[in-house]
Amino acid sequence: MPGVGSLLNVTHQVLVVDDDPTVSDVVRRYLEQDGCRVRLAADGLSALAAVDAERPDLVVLDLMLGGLNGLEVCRRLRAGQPGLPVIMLTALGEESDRVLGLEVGADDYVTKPFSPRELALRVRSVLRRTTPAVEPGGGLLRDGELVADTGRRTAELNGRALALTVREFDLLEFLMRHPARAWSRADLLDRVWGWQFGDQSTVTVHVRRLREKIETDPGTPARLLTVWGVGYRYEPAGHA
Amino acid sequence: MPGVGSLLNVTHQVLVVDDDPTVSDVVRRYLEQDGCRVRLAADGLSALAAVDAERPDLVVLDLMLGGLNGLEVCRRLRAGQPGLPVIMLTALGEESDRVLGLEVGADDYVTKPFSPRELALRVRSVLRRTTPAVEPGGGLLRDGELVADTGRRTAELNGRALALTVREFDLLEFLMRHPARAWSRADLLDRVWGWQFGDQSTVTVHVRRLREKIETDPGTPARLLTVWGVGYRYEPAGHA
DNA sequence: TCGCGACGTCCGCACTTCGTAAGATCCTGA
DNA sequence: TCAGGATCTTACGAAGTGCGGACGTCGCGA
Repeated sequence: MPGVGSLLNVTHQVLVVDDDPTVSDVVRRYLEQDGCRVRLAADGLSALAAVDAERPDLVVLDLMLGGLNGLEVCRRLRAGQPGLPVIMLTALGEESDRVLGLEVGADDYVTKPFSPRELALRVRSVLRRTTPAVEPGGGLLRDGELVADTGRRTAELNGRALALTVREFDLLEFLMRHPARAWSRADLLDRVWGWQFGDQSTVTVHVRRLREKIETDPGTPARLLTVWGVGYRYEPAGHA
Repeated sequence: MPGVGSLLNVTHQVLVVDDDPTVSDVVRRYLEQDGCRVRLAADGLSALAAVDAERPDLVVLDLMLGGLNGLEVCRRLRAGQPGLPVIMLTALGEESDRVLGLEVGADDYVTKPFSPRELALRVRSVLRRTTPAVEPGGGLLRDGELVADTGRRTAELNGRALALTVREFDLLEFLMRHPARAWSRADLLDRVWGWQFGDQSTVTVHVRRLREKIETDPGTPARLLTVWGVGYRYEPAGHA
């Protein structure tokens, strides 16, 4: 049981489309354990809406859907966002389904009944393949004397390397990518941890730990500020 | 299964011939993720023209084509450029098609429905088979006192030859080609071993064995670093 | 046939990291 | 000023993670 931590520097968002709550629930748990943020949709129309609103990195799509047919959904997805990877859940051994699925442009398929573990592996595999290895900006996030290298997963302050843990780095990366904006603990729990629910004090503690490392005086933070009653906000300290 | 690393710096060009845009689109994405440049053609005539104009390294050819028959296209390709590898997409289970395909000289065939992942793997393997190991830079990877010769597949440290096994060399080559970036074990398993899934401890062990040979003190590695909770990263130690 | 090296897997140990709980402290509005 | 809630701080146990050692298998050459 690998149970690997977040494998990529950014938490991916996956949309799971299935009208059976039992299935989608299990799938969600597995994917979340893998460090993905997960959204659910029960039918084709809400799936299309969710894709539009949430901009997921990947869609897991059940072929057998009430209302709009899974194939039709897939086709429209492709039309709307050509690059969006789709993994299709097909009924047991329906050869014709596979043909159709792949012709409509699914990236991979998993036949029911499937082990959620296998699905999770496929998702990771497709994501790994889809996510470009090199980022446009070279993966460097810079704020004055604080520099985070997302490719290397290292950070340094005043030229000295910081020993950040996985979570700390993920949190810092997210905040530096979305500066000057207040985020609630629930937001951070969702976007950084990939949890839709959970103990928010987790965020509090990690912010504390991160401050300990990136702030000169953790008591009076200069970058990672508290927004009272709301959450936190990253304020670049960098001079022009 | 030798490393994929060798494919990565030389960009191969692949021509995909299929009259279904949804199929060719997915295929293109996969191949591009693998570092290939991809051209598309929708029918036999434009395929022949494209081969002439673009000089691809490989052709993926759908047997069922509007206009000119796939077999005929293949035959003409062979006539025009005997060395050009062709992977043929054949319809489901049509035994006769396979026979014909191979008789016309296809290097490999994939039956529909295929997963794009599978096709990409075949393309890799065919390219690896057919592309001679000559590289522009002489195939020398240099990092200070550590030099790897990808052509003759040897490495030396401080002028002394290293006895690297196949896997060890593949791993080293991949890492030296993609330095200063954190790779998860799953990434390495995928890109060096060519496995989608599998026991990640395999990577751990090989990293250890490689360290034993390239690091002065394997206990505190200077080049092949552990990124805690993520994986590994190759950090060039080389002075100017 | 035997011996050997390469390779993948497994086990146990040491260490790190994480989430949660609990108490202290701070802020806000009445 | 006071009460109530939000935030901070610390500590701890559980789970995760990496590493070294060792073992079994496979393929190859002697």
